[in-house]
Amino acid sequence: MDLSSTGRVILGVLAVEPRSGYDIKAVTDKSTRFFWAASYGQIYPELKRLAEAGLIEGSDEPHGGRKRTVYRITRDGRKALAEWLNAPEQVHELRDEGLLKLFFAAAQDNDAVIAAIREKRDAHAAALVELRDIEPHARAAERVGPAEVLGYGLAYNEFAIRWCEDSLKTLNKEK
Amino acid sequence: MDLSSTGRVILGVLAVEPRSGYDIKAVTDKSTRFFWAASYGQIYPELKRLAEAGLIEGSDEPHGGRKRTVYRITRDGRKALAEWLNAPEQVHELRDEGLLKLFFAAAQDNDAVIAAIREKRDAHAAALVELRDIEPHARAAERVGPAEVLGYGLAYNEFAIRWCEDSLKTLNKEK
DNA sequence: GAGCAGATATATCGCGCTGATATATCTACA
DNA sequence: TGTAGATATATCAGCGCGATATATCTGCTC
Repeated sequence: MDLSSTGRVILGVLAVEPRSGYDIKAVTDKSTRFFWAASYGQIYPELKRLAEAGLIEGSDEPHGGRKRTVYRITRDGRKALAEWLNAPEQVHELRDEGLLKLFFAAAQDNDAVIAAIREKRDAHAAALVELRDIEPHARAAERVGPAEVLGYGLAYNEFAIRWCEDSLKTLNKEK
Repeated sequence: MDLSSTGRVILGVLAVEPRSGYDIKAVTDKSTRFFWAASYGQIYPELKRLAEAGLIEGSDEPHGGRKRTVYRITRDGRKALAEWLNAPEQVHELRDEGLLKLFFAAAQDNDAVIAAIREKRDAHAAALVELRDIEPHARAAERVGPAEVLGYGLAYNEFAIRWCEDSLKTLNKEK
């Protein structure tokens, strides 16, 4: 069974505890969003696909008069999740508009380069604030994964800010 | 005029010199690919859209008997490019499967966490080798942007490798 | 108890993007 | 002469994203 990227996120979330589609979206928005986002448009169709493949099971658990389908992972689902975790390949994709601007800014003028780096620095600083906001939340989870990943996020943004500031210093000297 | 992400890459490339669609793909595969990829499936339709909007102009320049359309940027195109470069927003998206694995691995067992970090380290090491391969190529371009961006790529992967190794040390101690 | 904001829950749509594949011609070299 | 590989364009299925639509429920205020 080939898992789509959203499928992997869903299985990973459901491996901890059963959830509804809405719930999955809420959880990922507060956690994996920073390195792997999921949207409703993909979550609901994927839940149906995973259920059809037997990797998860849905059960109707209405809350009052509001209908609600809660999904839980099956034994096959855990197997598929473990298979993915043990597979060696890794996608690493960076979509960094700041770098793109920096790359092309030079064709314009030097000021554009400096502006691009300043913007990039500010964007990382904003990300840092966001991550620090969710820090208590991640530390509360006893599992080691989320805390490690948050630590990486903090370190990464701090690195990027430092790089931007060093770059700006160098560019100012050259002037 | 709203530029799509591929549109921006195309305009940025054409701002340096006129190129064919195939050519644009070849250039981006050796440069922006690391932080903003483009594929044929998007390049060719986008070239037509940009030409229709008057931001670029295509001219038939067959090479022997093989037909070929070379595009060059127009004055309006340069304006649109400058507008984007001066706009403050920045998309910053990270799709890091290594982090995703790390995040979920903890639900399995500690060995899976260590395996995930090791894999991540190796992936960054491989990226580093690739970047060092294109280093002479980037330094040759006199423009400052590409060299800066390459420098960032090198520093970023070095940072990530260091982080992975520090993490592994900590996890081993806890054992 | 009326009214309303906001949370819960699911569904859907257009558009863009990816990766792969198809087609064709040209060049270089054995 | 053959063929591998570069040049060049086009196309397609499937997936992903962001936004929006619909509906119900909860909690709060006046």
